Amino acid sequence: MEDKYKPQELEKKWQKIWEDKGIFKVTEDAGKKKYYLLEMFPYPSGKIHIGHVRNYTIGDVVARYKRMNGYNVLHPMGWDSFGMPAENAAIDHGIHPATWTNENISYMKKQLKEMGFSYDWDRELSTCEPEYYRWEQLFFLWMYEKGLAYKKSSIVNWCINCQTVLANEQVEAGQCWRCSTEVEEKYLDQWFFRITDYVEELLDYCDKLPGWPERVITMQKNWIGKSYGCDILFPMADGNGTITVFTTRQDTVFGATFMLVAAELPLVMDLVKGKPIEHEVREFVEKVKKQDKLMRTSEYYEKEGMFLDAYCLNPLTKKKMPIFAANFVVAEYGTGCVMAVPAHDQRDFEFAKKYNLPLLVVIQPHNKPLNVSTMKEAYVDEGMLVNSGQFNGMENLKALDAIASYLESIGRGKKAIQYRLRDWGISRQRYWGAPIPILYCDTCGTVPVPESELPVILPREIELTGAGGSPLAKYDAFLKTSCPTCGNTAKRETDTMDTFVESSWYFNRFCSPHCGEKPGLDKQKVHYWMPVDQYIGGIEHAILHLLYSRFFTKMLRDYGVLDFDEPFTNLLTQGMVCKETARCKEHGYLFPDEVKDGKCTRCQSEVTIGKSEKMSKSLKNVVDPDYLIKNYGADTVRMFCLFASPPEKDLEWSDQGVEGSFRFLNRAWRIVIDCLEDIKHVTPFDGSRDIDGDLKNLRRKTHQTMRKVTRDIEDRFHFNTAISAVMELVNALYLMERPARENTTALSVIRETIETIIILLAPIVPHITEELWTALGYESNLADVPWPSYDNEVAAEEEITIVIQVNGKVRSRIVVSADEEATKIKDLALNDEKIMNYISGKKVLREIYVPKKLVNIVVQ
RNA sequence: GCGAGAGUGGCGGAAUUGGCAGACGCACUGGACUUAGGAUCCAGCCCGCCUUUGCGGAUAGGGGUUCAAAUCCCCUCUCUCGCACCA
Repeated sequence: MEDKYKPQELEKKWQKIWEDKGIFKVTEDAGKKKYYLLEMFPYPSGKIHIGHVRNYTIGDVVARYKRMNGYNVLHPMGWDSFGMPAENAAIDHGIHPATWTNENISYMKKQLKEMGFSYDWDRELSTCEPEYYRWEQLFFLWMYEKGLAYKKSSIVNWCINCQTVLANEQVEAGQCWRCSTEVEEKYLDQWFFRITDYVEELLDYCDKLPGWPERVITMQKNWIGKSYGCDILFPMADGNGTITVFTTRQDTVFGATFMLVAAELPLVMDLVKGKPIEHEVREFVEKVKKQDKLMRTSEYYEKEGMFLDAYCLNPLTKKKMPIFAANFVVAEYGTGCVMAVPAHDQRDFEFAKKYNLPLLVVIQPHNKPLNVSTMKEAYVDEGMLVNSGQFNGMENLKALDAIASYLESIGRGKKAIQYRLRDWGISRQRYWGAPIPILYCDTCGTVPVPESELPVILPREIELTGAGGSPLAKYDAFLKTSCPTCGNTAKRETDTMDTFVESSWYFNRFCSPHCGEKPGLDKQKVHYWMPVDQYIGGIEHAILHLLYSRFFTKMLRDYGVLDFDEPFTNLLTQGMVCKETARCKEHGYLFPDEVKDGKCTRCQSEVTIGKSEKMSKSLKNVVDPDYLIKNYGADTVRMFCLFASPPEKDLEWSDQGVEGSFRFLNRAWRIVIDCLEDIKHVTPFDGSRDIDGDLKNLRRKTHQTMRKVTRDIEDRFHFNTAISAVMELVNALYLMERPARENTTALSVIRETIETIIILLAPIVPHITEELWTALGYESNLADVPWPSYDNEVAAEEEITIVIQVNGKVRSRIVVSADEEATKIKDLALNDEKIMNYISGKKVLREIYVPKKLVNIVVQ
């Protein structure tokens, strides 16, 4: 047994033992309770970053904790390996995406192994492999057959110079990130998944996920955005057709004085066709399309519009309403047309003022009557209807239903429900993604690839330039094929699928990762393991990934593949890892190792330390896990990640904090080594003999620590307070006087404390604890040692401190026996020397006693 | 902008249900040990006043509810995440 703690040596040793013994491999075991713990799998971007380390450490602690509690734990890891960065690396450095990706995977796998995570590596999967995506292509075919996958025209960011589609993150200030050309919008025919078919169930089940954080549920509900309202038909003034709008404010329909149409809607150009203003309107539309969508719908953005030389009629007032194209109307929501009620909607108000359009008040507030000529802003609150025909005098909220019914009765509208959620666009005009299994035949049209021909394999031999549209479209060996129906020549679909598709079902695949039978998921195995008992990942995935996964689960359930409704029973969303930034005048942001003694190592100029921000490559405020493992060992890194803050909050990185964690492990190591000779031959105290004084106190503290750590992990994953509690116990042990060698009772109490410290720390720092465990003479894997159960009686305090307040201010404290009666405590409080000074000569109005906590005496 | 969160000493954080604000750690200060200390052990450590006992203030800022508020309510400010082609 080494006297000095040498993490690098012992961590390697234990990692090898775990791997050789295969102790983290699992199979279905009907006799054991299962626990499926899953962390969001990473995109193999090159190296593991601290955010991953934090995420996977949290998961590993829970996995190991559950295992020690007797569960059959599934804890897999894999790679979300399709995606844009691989394609960018290929364009920038000439490396094939597959090569780049696989090299990253092998490096990151090595890093994860060095962290000592308890993964069953036999279940590793990589989504860019045909064995994985072939099943996704099968699901696509099923969905196509049922109309859940369909094609429609939609807008993409288009760089005219690169002749390629740009992701939102490739657009910087309205320009292409590669060539700085102004980005345009372009319509393309694209594939969609009909997630809106499941919108009601997705919404309903939000309330059936008690294990999810409330804020994630709220965000999902808001994203779905169900609103109750009314579709209203506005006939064109010239009698040619109608414009339909969706509104939740049909109570204001009498106040609608003009009509707004989203500028990019085809209706706009239809209305002005052949009119003198056609050219001008076209220019306006092109301009709006170039405006940033987020910006132009914001409250403060200049509202712009253009009269289309057309009118429709208000269905209730019969008044003529001029029709405008506008930049602030969202084309994708509702019908893309909005009835403008300038008196009661701020955006419409601003628009009306700018273009001199009439206002009509239809809701009067109860306190102050509105006057159109003096209104400075729209009145958006409640009130009584006026200027609204037979509805005058009604409260506006009560009129909602009445007006909807009336519109329905005269055939001018009907009650409607609108969702904000749109169908999921999955087409990507990129190479590094799963091919969509569709063919286009001149005679037969759109033809699905027959199941027997799956997978449609992504070809390797391809040149990537970043320009000229989809690389697959230029590669004839892939593109040209024959139609399975008629045998004529056909072209393959060259769009690939959004990478969110892979991550929407990978958790099922982990249950039977090598299953080669249709549909790639072994029903019995999936039934045993799914749903995921605890899912852990970054808060940044609160909406899209989680919503898509929920949708995919329900969809696969309806095809009979799955037998549950929701994939993730419990969800933990962890916060970001942040660190202060450093920059110098000459070189901009600096990596931590480019700063020495407050100076830039390259130019010796003064370094400015900025505020703490999310770690990112661009800000260079990153720390290298390799460096940390090499210098401190994985256990220290794990410990710091857990100790620095609770998982759901952002973590502030601190190099000194890492030192502190390292020091604690050394301290724990030393106390065990120091006691080792003495306690080697005693058994842990079992309570069969009487103890008192310091020994009794130590044992109480030991059991209190078991209770605290168990609750902190079990109830709320607060590892930081769990670690604090163990630190306190270690401190208490240091302060104990070392008993004589023959005092076996005392030594056995100390042994109980030391074993407790080791076991409680085992899920957190698995290597050092395994080493110490064997030093105590044990042989079995610490990973399978049962979690300790505490004795509440031993943990119970004998005496408690009662705080005495006068008028809410603490004035004294008394120590009483834990079971002292309330009346006696109140009596002691009133007769306390210090308290009497405060209350003498005053009238005692009330006495409040909070059991076992405090007495508050209210005096006048 | 919209939606969702967060804000506590010099720093990270604790206070689980409205009940002693500051556990634990870092940094700092002092002491012990030592050839040495950037090791270790022990102690001090929110701010102000009184050299003690003590008194007052303090949980982003302002207001409110309550015997009692870091915690609940309202307003303001700052920061973080998401906003549909980053994953």
